[in-house]
Amino acid sequence: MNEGKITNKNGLTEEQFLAAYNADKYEKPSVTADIIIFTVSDEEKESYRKLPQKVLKVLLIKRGDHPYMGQWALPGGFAQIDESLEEAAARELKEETSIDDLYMEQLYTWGDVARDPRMRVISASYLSLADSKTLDIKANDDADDAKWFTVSYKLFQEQKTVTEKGYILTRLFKLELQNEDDRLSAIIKTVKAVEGKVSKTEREILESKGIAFDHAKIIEYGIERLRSKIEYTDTAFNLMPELFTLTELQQVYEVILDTELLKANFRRKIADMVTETNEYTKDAGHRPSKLFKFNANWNDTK
Amino acid sequence: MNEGKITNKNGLTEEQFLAAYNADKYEKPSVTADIIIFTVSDEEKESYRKLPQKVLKVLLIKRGDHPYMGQWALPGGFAQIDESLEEAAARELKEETSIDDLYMEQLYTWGDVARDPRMRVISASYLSLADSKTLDIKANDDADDAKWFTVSYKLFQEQKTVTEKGYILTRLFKLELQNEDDRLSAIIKTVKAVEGKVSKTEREILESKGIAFDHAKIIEYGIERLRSKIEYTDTAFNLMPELFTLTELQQVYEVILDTELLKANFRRKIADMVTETNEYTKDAGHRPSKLFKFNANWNDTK
DNA sequence: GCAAAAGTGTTTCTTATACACCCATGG
DNA sequence: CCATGGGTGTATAAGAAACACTTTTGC
Repeated sequence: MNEGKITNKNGLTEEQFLAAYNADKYEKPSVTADIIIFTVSDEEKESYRKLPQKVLKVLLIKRGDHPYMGQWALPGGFAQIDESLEEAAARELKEETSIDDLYMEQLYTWGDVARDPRMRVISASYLSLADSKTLDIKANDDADDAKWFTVSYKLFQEQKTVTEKGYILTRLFKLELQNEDDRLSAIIKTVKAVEGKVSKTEREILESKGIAFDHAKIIEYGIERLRSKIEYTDTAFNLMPELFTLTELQQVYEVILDTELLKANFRRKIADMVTETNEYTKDAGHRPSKLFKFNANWNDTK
Repeated sequence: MNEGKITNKNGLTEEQFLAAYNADKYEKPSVTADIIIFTVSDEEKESYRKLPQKVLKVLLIKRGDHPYMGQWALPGGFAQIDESLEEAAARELKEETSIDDLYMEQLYTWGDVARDPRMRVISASYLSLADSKTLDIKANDDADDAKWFTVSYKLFQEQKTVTEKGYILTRLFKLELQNEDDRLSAIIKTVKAVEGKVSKTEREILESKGIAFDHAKIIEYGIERLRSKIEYTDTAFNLMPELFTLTELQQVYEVILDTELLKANFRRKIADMVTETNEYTKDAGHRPSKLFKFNANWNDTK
């Protein structure tokens, strides 16, 4: 019957094997896709002259049911059996922001056993970036309970212990998320243990006020990823509108990296990632500035 | 009864909610942890004078059952319900190499729908590195059907199409995996589509000879990760034994990056990542060279 | 002696960093 | 006129890249 076909030790061909396969031999975990979406938007102007300050914001959803009822969580949900993880993430994102075509990259997959009190849940997290102007247009007015929170993320303690074959570096970060009504916070500990050649970094939530599950850790990881990518890639432009001034671009870099940059040097650094247009800002209370757009071909020469 | 406790819209407290929770409302995917383990080892010497050539190797397992029976796959397996993804990966790795304490980092989670003909399988992949001397000692002699394959990975076609708002960059890579008995190969296409600010990269297997599932894609991704990390971190030392010569270290960089490096410049670049010892090689057929070890504190000054 | 590799020095070019200066606008 | 930001130049330091040369061993 099975002439000419490869059979396994039970004498089954691939078709026969697949037809008989029992996919439920083992207990399976649930899988979710969670999305961190960041944007940078303007605070109120202090005077007619000053430029508005930029702040980094993250979108969170208020939980309407147990567990962590009333607390805030990253948008996300269970991956359906017939959609890829990317599709699940994009679907959840669209449900919350009603935007289709956002930048999105896989961040990390969180696989600890006790992440969720309901059951074993593995969460694939995605990092997404949007510019605030596009978000304004497609305002998610249905806004079940989705809100943007201003992000503050600071290192406040660092400790290094030297061991025989390496060292242990412990850092404490304070994450604060804030909007008009709520103020959430968390303390995250990262431990980098170097022993010989092998180094391991672990993250732990020491305190989490108002942030559901282990999402404080995911947000922390997302900020770190954003910081490192902005330095050597063009991701920052996903946070910019079509047209922008170089100072606006610089402010975005500054708010993400949490440092001040020198104007002249910054402009040289990003020079070939942008193209100038013939348009200018107006009514700014000071000299108008030229508007630029992203130059997708900037790394051609490199 | 439920005084003082938060209840949801059905009047349930968290305890009651969790007790009643049905974790099997939706069909769940299976989750595996797969590991790419790389090592760099010596080829035969050509003459008593010449140094042995270094080659990059990856560990694969011959599949003993359907699907892809007889083909080669990355070591890995289903994540148990009571172990984290890291634990699952480490367990699988130990089963194959009998080494405990290897460098391991999460690589990427593959979530496409049709990755496995048996059922929906999501695979969290991990990248691991080992030095060949340690591997030699703890030889995995039980060797069910685990074998090391020499890796060759080359770009052989590149095509750029400029569009209105960006470009499409298509690249074809040839991956070849080889040992004494088998010669596997795959062609992988990566498409980077830049449109406005948003860029997307997709990977596709055009041809896969002898490599099971989508594992050719995972290996390709692992090589890319290894290449980029070796340039700006100290991961390379995970491929080195305790003591090594600077030329050996340079060979490891060269085989991974697939380029030749200038000796003097290379030595300046890695100078503060290594510490010299008082030991030397001998009987080399040429001038003996000083042995170095990894300096875990190299980034202190930065 | 000589092949092969070990090991170091010099020159040049490119980037990064810090700082100083002038320009244009709206109230 | 002046606060505020727009925009550019210059000088110095640090780093990357290319090349040249000397030293040491085993056979």
